Amino acid sequence: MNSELLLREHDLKVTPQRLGILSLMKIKGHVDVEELFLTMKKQFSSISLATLYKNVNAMLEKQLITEIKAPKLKAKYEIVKEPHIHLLCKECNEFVDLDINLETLIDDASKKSNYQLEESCVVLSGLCEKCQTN
Amino acid sequence: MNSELLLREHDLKVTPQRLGILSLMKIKGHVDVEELFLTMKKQFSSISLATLYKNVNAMLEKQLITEIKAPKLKAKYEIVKEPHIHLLCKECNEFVDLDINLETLIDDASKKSNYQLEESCVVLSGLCEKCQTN
DNA sequence: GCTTAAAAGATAATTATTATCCTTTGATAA
DNA sequence: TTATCAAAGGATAATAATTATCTTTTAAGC
Repeated sequence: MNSELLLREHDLKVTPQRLGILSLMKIKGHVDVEELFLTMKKQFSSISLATLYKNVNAMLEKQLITEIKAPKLKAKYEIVKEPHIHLLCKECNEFVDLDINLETLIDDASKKSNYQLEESCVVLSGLCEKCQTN
Repeated sequence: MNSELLLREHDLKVTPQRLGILSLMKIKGHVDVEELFLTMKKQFSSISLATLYKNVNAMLEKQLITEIKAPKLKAKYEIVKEPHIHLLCKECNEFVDLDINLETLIDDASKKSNYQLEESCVVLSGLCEKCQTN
């Protein structure tokens, strides 16, 4: 979806910096704040780290993006989509999405626990195909 | 299992501080470093934060404990056990284990991705039973 | 074009974590 | 059981990550 619309729908003002952040997330999938900062600097030479933190937090609050945390990994951010699995390679740190449907698992967990579940953070880690042979 | 044995089996020296850490994890399930520090201080009044960080890191390396990270939550640590689900209540911050077997999910993910998976960090969050009615 | 609240930028402050250095202690073997 | 020594503990400095504060700039509605 159009980033401008995405922002408006989440009650966030449209600014060039925010458009840049979303555009980067669309291209790279997951980004951490440092990546954001380094990449954004090329386009907005005077951008401040504070701006990035503030925007990430605002977007989190409005549930436009979601945060993924996992052992040995900086917090990463991605645009909200269906619950899915994140795969992390411990060797090369490749970090990718795997679109296995988690509905069944979540429903199951919800029934067994009586929790009303809204959000998932599922990270499986190990070795990617390449790193297994090396 | 006996904490002393647990430490030895993981090539870690047995110290009173380490026994204290494990004992706390056995009682509380998950702990973060701050909790560790505050609780341990009662027993070891001169314990240093550095000791806790160093021990947590040593135990992580030896795979005696595992780290759970999730949005809006400090890193928590627990003694290694079978892959399972963590439930987090966004309202009261209750954080509990749910023993749903994740083998099938992990096998599935492994097949689809060709990753050799070793570790899981699965956190589902929402509202616990109590907080739904309030 | 104005107006205004919100966002951006600069930077200080805070918090979390790691590094360093010296002292103490657990494990081993004489 | 005690002597040895590498490893662990404790104190604290250093670093990294994040948040807070304040001033300037800008997006959005009239």
